Parts: sequence; C-alpha cells; structure tokens
Amino acid sequence: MDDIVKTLARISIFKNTPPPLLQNIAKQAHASKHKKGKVLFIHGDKAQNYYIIKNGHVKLFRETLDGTQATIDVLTKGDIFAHTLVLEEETYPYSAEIVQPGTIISLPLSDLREAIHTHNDLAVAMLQTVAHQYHQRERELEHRSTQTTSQRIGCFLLRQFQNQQNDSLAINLPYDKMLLAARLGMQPETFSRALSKLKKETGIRTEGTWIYLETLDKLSSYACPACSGRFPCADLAQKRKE
Amino acid sequence: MDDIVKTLARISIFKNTPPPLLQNIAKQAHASKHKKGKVLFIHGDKAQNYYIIKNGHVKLFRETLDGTQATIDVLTKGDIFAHTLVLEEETYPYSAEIVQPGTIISLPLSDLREAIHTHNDLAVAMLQTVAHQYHQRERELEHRSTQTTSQRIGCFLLRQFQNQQNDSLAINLPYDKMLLAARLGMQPETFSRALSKLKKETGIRTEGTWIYLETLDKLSSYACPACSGRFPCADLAQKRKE
DNA sequence: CGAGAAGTTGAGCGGCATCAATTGTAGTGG
DNA sequence: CCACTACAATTGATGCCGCTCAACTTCTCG
Repeated sequence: MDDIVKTLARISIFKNTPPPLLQNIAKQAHASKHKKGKVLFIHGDKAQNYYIIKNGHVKLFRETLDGTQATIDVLTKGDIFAHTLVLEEETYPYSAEIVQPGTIISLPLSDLREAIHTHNDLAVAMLQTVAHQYHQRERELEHRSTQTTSQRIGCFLLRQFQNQQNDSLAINLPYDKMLLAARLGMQPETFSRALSKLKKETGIRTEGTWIYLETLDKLSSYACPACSGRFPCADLAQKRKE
Repeated sequence: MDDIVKTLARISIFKNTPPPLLQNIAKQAHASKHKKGKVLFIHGDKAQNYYIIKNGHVKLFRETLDGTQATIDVLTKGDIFAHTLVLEEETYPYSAEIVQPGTIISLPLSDLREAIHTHNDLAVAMLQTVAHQYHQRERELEHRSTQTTSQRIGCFLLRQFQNQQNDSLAINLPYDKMLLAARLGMQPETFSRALSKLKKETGIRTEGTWIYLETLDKLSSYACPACSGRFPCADLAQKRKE
C-alpha cells in the first residue's frame, strides 16, 4: 500500500499531488504481476482503468482490419498509459500486452476524472504531461518520414543513452530486437540490416544486446541531420562535452 | 471585440468558459489579417503567443538540418495552435506560415497559463482537447505506416466528407494539391499518381478541386482495411445509411 | 497575352518489405 | 547435463512502392 503510494509519487502527473489525495487515489489501486503475453485490454474494450508500470514492459498496439499489427509504443517502468482516456473516449483506442513480465498497477479512470475536477493542480499537471507526450508524437511522426531506418536506430540509441544516468558509452537494449524493430516501425530483417549499416557508418560495436560507442559525435552527426534539431538529439553532443 | 469573443466561444477549449472570463481573455487578443506566405513564427523562437484561426489556412512545419521540410499539419478556420506550449516549452517546436490569407487571432500564453491555474474548468477542457489531439496523432502515425498513398488520400476524403454538414456526395478540396500532398506526407507527383489510381479503383470522379463520389462504400472498403477500424472511418458508411 | 506556378506524366532508381533458408540461442524435459 | 524444440536473429534474392529528375501541359494572374 505504502509501496503503491511511493510508486505513484514518482509519476509525472502526481508529482505535486498532496499526500492525502495520493493516498486516497492509491486506495483504489490494484497491483498485479503478469506473465509475458498477458493482454491487459483490447482495442475496443470499454475503458475503465488506466495503468502504471511498476516494472516490466508493456506493448501498445493496434491491428488493422487486414490483419497487420501496428506497434504504437513500448513502455517501461514508471510509465503511465490509458490515462489520456480520462475525459475522452469510452473505449480503448489500442490494445495492451505484457512483453516483459512485471507488476502493473491499475486504477479506475472514474476516480481520476473526479480528482481532476476537484483538484486543479492535478488537472494542470496532467495537461502538462499530455502536452509533452503530444509533442513527442509529433517528433515521432517527423522521424518516420525524414529518417532512414539506420538513422532511426541511431536516434533511438542517442535517446536511450541520454536517459541513462551513468557516463558509460555502453548501452543495453531495453528489449529484444524484434520488439525494437516494431517500435521503430520497421521489419526485423530491415532492423538487422540497418544496424549493420549503422555499425559500418559510425563505428559502433555490438555484443548481444549491448551496444558500445566510442564517440557520440559520429552517431549524432549521422542520425541528426534528418532531424529538425533544437531538440534533445542536437543538444546531446554538446551537453556531454561540458 | 465582441467579434473576438464570439470566435473564441466556438473554440473547444473555451466551450464552457463563463462569459466574464472569456471577455477578460479577449482583452489581450490581437487579430490581424495576413497575406499568403507570412510567417507567424519560426521553430526555435521564444514562445509567447498561441493562435486561433478566424479564417484562412495555416501550415505548421519543421525543417531538418539537411534542408528538407516536413509538414506537420494544415489548419483551418476555428483551429487553435501553439496552445500546447502553455506549460511546456519555452520555444516553438515548429514554424507557422499563412498559406491561405485570413485573419489570425493571437493571445499571450502567459494569460492562458494563469487562467488554467485559477479556473479548473478551463484546465479540464484543455486537457480534453489536447488528449483528443494526442489520439489523432497516434492515428496519423498508424496511417503513415499501414496505408498506401492511395488509401491515405481515400481516408482523407472520407474524413473531409464526414466534416461537411450537407449530404452531398461532392467534396471540395480545402486547399491545393501540393499542400495536400505535403499534409499527407507524400510528394506532389506521388499524390497525382495515387489519386488517379484511386479513381480507377473506387470510381470517384474529379473536376478541378472537386471530387465526386457515387457511394461511400467503395471508398471506405478500399481505404479502411488498412485502418484499425472502430474509429470514424469504419462507422462512417453505417452512419450514412441510417 | 505572357510568365510563372501548379499539376500531370514518363523513366529510372533506391529503400524497405516479403519470402525463404540458415544460423544462433534460450528454454524444456528426459 | 545434454538433446530437442521453438523462436530470435541474420543473410540472400526478389519485387514493389514511393522518391527523384525531367519534360510537358494546364491553370492563374498580373
């Protein structure tokens, strides 16, 4: 219980939520451990809960009528999803599946809806979060049309690198390559080929799920020209130099 | 002045805003008519205003470091933009250019920020709007990877059709084909070819900027299989039958 | 009526998908 | 512990979709 409150407190939308309210919210929380392959909900189900990942990985995806599957995102520890439905739709606009076993906390959307109507700070925090995610989607959309597959992988590595706290130049891929390929909107075969190309072009080395790079510059100067800059990628090389 | 209030009242985020507050907001509004080609702001400028389109068209876009331009969206009468920066960034994440002359209302982001902190209803309405736009982006991203160019045009026509109030089976393209091609993420040449293909496959007819279709079914059964359904497109044919 | 842009059409090319075969790897049960 | 199986990952061959470059036609507007 306290455990749940602690997890919630770290979520961006609850960052400034007063502890009493947080505990109230946590009362309706339901944490459960899931195996790989477990489907939390399916596109079209009535939307009742939103979710927070305590650990493990969750894939959000849709299937088109002709059977192909489009991966929307792969989420990790500390991520929240389906919260955007709080005021909007009555059904989930995508499906969610556990791809790496872990504990997921589910909370009723109705409670959240009530909370944002009564607690302005929460509504504002949530607006900030969703606006941020909106901008990320815009960037993603840009990447899909301007970057080649190799650049897209390079860009992903840079962001991955940016997220990790230590200064090591080694990156461990957060999940397997098939999933990563889907996340980046390409086929596994294409991913494999694009990665070898990236190795040739930028001199990175790989070893299983580990990626080693000597300099950031080479990678960013390869991937970032296809980006609109100003954003993380461009600043990254600079930050590191300081 | 009253004019501006009336325009504002029709914007989704101000739908339930009490008139006094709305008039207060309108006080800082600044409406001005712009010619085609006028750039309202550039990617990277300090973000100070958000905008509402009274009439005309505005293109949002970014340029990558290697010079290519990515069109993010083309907006019309009644649309709002840059409002997502209210809590977020300090600079605009894209550029905005007038592509169809018209009147644009600009309002200070700082006022909006203050207003959402003091008026919960406004914060909630805005959250709803942004969440909705977020879902639209998700759909857009899906379309880019699952639909062919012809299907993407078909899908656009269906949505265009859905937006118009009358029951006529004629659609007038909202802006010229070059721009539409950019908006749909393809080259003008590709657009032209894709449209002829669409004509062959679905039996639609064209005449200048006008598109005539006999049935919706043919169009939606051509374009929608590559969609994840449930969403507008799928329901559309049904709705019309009633 | 002429200039310049929008739009169309053709030829050629490249990137990514698809299909297929092979190798690598992790998990299972005897 | 090893053999077996299933799936991840790589590599090759082939094809298609959309981009690029270029020429030509149509439209728009001064």
